[in-house]
Amino acid sequence: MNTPEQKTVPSNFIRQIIDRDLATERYGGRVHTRFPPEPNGYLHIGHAKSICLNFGIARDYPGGRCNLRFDDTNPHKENEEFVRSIEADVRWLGFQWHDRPYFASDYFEQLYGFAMELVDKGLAYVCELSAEEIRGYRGTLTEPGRDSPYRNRPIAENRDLFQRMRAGEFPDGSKVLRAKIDMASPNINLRDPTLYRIRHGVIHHQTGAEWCIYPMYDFTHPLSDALESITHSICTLEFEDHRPFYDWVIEHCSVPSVPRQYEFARLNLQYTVVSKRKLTQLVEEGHVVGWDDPRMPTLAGLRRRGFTPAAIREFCDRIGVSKADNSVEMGVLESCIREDLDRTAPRAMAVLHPLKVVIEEYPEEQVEELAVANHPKASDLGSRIIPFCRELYIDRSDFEEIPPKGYKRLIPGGEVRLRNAYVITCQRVIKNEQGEIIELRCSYDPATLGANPEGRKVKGVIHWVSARHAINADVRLYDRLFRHPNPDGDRSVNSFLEHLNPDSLRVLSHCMVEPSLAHAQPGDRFQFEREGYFVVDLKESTPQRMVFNRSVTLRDSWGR
RNA sequence: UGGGGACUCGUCUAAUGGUAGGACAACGGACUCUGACUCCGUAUGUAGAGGUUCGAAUCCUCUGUCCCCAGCCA
Repeated sequence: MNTPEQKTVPSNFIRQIIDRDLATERYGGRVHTRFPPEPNGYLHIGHAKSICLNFGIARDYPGGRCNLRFDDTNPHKENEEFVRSIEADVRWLGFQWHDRPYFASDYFEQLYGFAMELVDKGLAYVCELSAEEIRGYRGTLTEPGRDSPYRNRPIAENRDLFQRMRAGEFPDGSKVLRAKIDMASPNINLRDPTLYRIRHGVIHHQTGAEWCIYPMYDFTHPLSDALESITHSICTLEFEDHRPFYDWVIEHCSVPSVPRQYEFARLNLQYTVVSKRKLTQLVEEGHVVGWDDPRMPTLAGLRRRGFTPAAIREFCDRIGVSKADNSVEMGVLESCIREDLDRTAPRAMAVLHPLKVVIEEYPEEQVEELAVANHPKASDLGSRIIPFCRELYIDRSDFEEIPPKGYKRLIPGGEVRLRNAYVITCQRVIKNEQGEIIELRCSYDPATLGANPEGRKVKGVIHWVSARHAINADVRLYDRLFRHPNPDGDRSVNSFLEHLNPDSLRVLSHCMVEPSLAHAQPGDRFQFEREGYFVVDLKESTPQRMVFNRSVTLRDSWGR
């Protein structure tokens, strides 16, 4: 087994900023990040990039910390199931958060206090414009907005109204609290952004029915960061425009620390979508069978697909972190899981499209028990017994009556090595009335078990199972979920759903796997030799009916 | 046509005024009882035009292209 030498995590522009801050003692040597998911869906591979960045920094810097903080300010879309799945996925990925899970909702009382502070400073006001009116007053990208008629209310009146908003005196949508900044700002986020809205009758998963007003993200986030003494608040590029408001909040509220926001480019992965909204749509409309469908780029889906946490971490290291829009090829992810599983997965033989082979002169009653290594390089993975007898199955694609040029497998009258067993020669092809090949009659060379035949080279090696001993199992072959490299970026089409790949799942139910697999447990990973890496399905495999999911094919330089 | 960002091999990403490097992909070869793994080798890039400099991916000017922003979502 090749020992993985100490890998250094590649640096990036954010780590360089931290290095500088450390050198200048900006935060007294502290490095404290946070990962702030909204619990309104499952984590996906894009979140993994953020997790590896934030938790990775905490892991690599002396005294570094990273909080897991749920950004739970919109109870309408959030729930406890999502909270639990997010915690489980972060742990599964191999990271530990500092202290305990945090919730923005823990700070609702303090947030209310900060809002009142802004009111008292004349920097926030209660606005009674409707949502549509606010939009109208906001202006456009190229025209300045106009002041709300409620903008210059006396402070005492704002105080009173905001208190009564909290007390539940006003219906949803009737009033909001807004920051008083600049309706003519070229940055739309500074045109008196909303701080609080009224939401009656929703049960918040953490705070229950305690509140009927909820703070907005832009107000909540900088304050939560400050309250947790976060030093580097790392988010994605679309929040770059919000940073002036982030800094405004920090400047005008009496916060205990001064965090800074930095932005990096979110991950785009080809042939899939990495947007919670679209993933939610795939689940809710039934285009996949749940958040953990093995075709989904969610961590739960990748886990069921057989991906390892190490492979996903390696992927995040390889793609790096920058501010440039990117579109990462699937090949990078595939390479990571192949590299990990090649090293760690025991080998087994499984025939996906069985074709019967009878070794004619092999004794009818004889069964040989062949001892076979579980891994060609990692001897610590041990060995197993494989039964060999007169009737076998090989894969249909490993026999061709009219072989293409360069074909190395079995052909009429030709020889091939049965992996870990004998060299056989195809003597006869048996067909049914439709002319389909249903069986091969072969001879074998008894001198070729563990030895090469004399005087000739057998180039082809194919896998097989004993027809008498093999287990019938389901195998699920997964392919890319979309046929277009950038399904949600194609404007020539009405919906990204039009690019869905109808062949993203193929279920094979006649597969024959070697008997040693009978005791494999859900989540166990194998390389089915010459086919790919497979995992026993976590949810639907039973001892009576085993289900294997293909994680990824083997690299194939021949192209079947 | 407001504001904020970004442009380096096919893709991702380094180089922070001093030899444009790595990874994935591709291609060629070696090895092989997995057409895998491994090993060796090859090709491919600084968006464009000017300028500063002994020297520019890097600094300056202009141009172009792409992304984001007008939620009481995050």
